[in-house]
Amino acid sequence: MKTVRTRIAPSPTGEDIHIGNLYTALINFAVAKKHDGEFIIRIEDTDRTRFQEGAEQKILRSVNAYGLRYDEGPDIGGKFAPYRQSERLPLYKKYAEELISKGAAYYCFCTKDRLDALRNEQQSAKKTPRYDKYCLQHVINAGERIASGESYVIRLNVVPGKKMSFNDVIRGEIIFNSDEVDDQVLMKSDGYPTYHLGVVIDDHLMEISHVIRAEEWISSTPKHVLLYESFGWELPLFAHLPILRNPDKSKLSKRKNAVWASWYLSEGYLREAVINYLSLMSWSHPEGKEVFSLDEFIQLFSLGSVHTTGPVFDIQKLEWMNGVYIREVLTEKELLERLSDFYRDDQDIMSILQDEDVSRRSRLLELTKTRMKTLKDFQSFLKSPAREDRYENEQIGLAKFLLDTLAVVSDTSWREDEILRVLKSFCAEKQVSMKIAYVLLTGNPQGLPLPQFMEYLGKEKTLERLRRYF
RNA sequence: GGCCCCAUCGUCUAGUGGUUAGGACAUCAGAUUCUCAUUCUGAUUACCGGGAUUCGAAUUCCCGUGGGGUCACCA
Repeated sequence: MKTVRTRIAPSPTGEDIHIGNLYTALINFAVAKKHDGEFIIRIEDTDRTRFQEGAEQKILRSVNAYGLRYDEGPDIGGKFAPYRQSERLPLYKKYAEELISKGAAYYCFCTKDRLDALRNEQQSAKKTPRYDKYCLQHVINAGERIASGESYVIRLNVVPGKKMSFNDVIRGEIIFNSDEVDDQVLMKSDGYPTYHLGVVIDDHLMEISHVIRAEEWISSTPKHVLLYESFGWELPLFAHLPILRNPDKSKLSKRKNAVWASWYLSEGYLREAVINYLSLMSWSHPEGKEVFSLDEFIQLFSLGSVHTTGPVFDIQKLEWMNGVYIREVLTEKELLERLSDFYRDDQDIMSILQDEDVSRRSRLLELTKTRMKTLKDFQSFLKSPAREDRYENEQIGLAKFLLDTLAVVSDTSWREDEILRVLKSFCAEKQVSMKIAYVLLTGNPQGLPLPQFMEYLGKEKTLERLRRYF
């Protein structure tokens, strides 16, 4: 049986890999790994105008950070290197010329002005803009014109009136008519291929068995099928995944959502939680489980069980899932590792995480982990409240009283049960609710359970917090 | 607009001719409790519409409607 080889083909035109592409990457990864196959990254950097310096590195870093290890790629090489399209230019030229010699493509010298005029004309006539094959019918001296330095492109020669179809693993047969396919530019005047040419040649050369990509590519698949046929190449399996949506159902976009994969990590989401959440987009566990590992997903997943409706990316549910991972899935050791990694540049937090009193640190983790949605929340429980310019007299009075009451507690009896007793008597005496004590000590009516937290802080630091009122 | 894809709670979904239409997130209420969380219990909320097939349709078919995608020398 043929080796299963899947790939993602991101373009370095943004800040990072888009979360929708990370989803596509996850599915490609899962399909490859399920069949002991290979998962590949190929960088499609053929658009020089939108090229972003450094984007490729960020994309690769993110894919790695999410644990989707690729077997071949631009940074690690592989048997079909190079994996960057800009380094494969002679290949595309050669194949484009092959198409021309077969009559499946032709040179086009039309200017942008003529193309624009043509398009405007067609649009005002309410027709779909399409190239009119002018150069196919009128150019007879292409060789001379090219030799004289004239700018040209190579276009796909679509024979009209042909009924065709391809089979989509997820959606079944998709039928189309060649009349609907434009004579797409294959080679641009700058010598770079367009996506359509590059993707077909590279997928074939790199022996990609499954082309798994987002739904937005369905309408250009006919062009690709035509190319495979012209070359006489065997078609890969096509699978078009649903597009992740904004809450308003439009295609997930950076205007309406956080779309860069690394953003979630930097906000304190765990890679497992994001991957787990993503795997629930358009797929469901046969037993209805919501929380499961990537390995389990790989085992259970199949392309045939992917849904066809575009799911809304719901960050609220992702948050919940991240909380589940923090409090239930990760071991204490793992949680500590993640926190240490997340706060590696924060001296204060790091010293807390590196507490030599292991049981003390352990208790803190226990207290915080049911209250964290993201790793970023951790610090919020530990911050000392800032001193405010104006405290109300009543507040100062209460703080003074609480300070005096607590000061009486001896160092040895500074334990949560004793502290709780003191706090309760404070509340009873001053006729205030416990929330007041929380505000006095943490600046927040919500937070870690006070007696435990005060024990953790120690008497001195606790009293210090109260002294800021004076 | 042409072409293509899609349609179960607000959201993610289970469901493949006969179910009180199930679960999860969110929301609300209650229990636990030193606040807040966690945990537990409960509640609210859905088959887009119309035809057809059938003894019987969320489920099959058709037509609407709605949403989405795509129509570049961008991917």
